[in-house]
Amino acid sequence: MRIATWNVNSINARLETVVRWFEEESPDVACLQEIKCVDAAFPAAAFERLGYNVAVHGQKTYNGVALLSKAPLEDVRAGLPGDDGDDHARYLEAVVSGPAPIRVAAIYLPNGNPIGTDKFAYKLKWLDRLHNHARELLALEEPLVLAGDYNVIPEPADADNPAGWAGDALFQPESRGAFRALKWLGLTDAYMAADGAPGGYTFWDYQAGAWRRDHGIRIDHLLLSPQAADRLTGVVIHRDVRGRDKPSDHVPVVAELRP
DNA sequence: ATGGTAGACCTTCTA
Repeated sequence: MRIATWNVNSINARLETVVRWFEEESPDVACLQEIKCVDAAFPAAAFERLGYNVAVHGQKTYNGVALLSKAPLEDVRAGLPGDDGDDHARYLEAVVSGPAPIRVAAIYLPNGNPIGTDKFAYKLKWLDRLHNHARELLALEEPLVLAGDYNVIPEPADADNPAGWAGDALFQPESRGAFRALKWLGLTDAYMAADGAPGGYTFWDYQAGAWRRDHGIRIDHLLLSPQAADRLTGVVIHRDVRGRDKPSDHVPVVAELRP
């Protein structure tokens, strides 16, 4: 079973690009972020045609996440618990049904820039809420995949130019520490477990020729419970997608799990 | 060099 995560930066602006990739790769499950539309504006039919079941947690203009799965989705839950006043659409969780059911969440973690503002405080609060929720999910002792745009650069090796990110919310000690704490709960970073090679970037800014110069960062992650990590056979970052026409600034990351 | 690009949108915010 292959599970993908991809921040598409507007599903409607990107539909042709995204559908083409789905036709080529045909992942079993996909977590999409930054769909940038309300539920009703999500182009569900384009994916249903390809055999996918669709769950959407959308929002006007900003954020928005979706889950696509060839197998039916059960126990769909929208929104990260822990703050009833949070109206951003950044979390969608469901169980992919089948002989070996697997719980999957699509995550779009707050960017948090600039540091020293309420935006950065919101990011850290969100990380803390994710920590609490992940702890509860891990207690179920089930196969679990928390996949998405974490907006966290875990280590210096995950950036082309770490010094250039020193003042950025994605590389603050608090952000990195919260990401480590999440892993210490018992979650495995699929890319590091399967490969770990430096330079496995997943995002290149649109500006200043970042792609051309390979000024990338690794911020799109799949975190696996022990029951999912036991089944991990590999991770592929679809880097070439960044060089196509009308690209997202992020590329798909795909984890393969044994049936 | 205080820039650069992209998307949704009421002319600015978010990334």
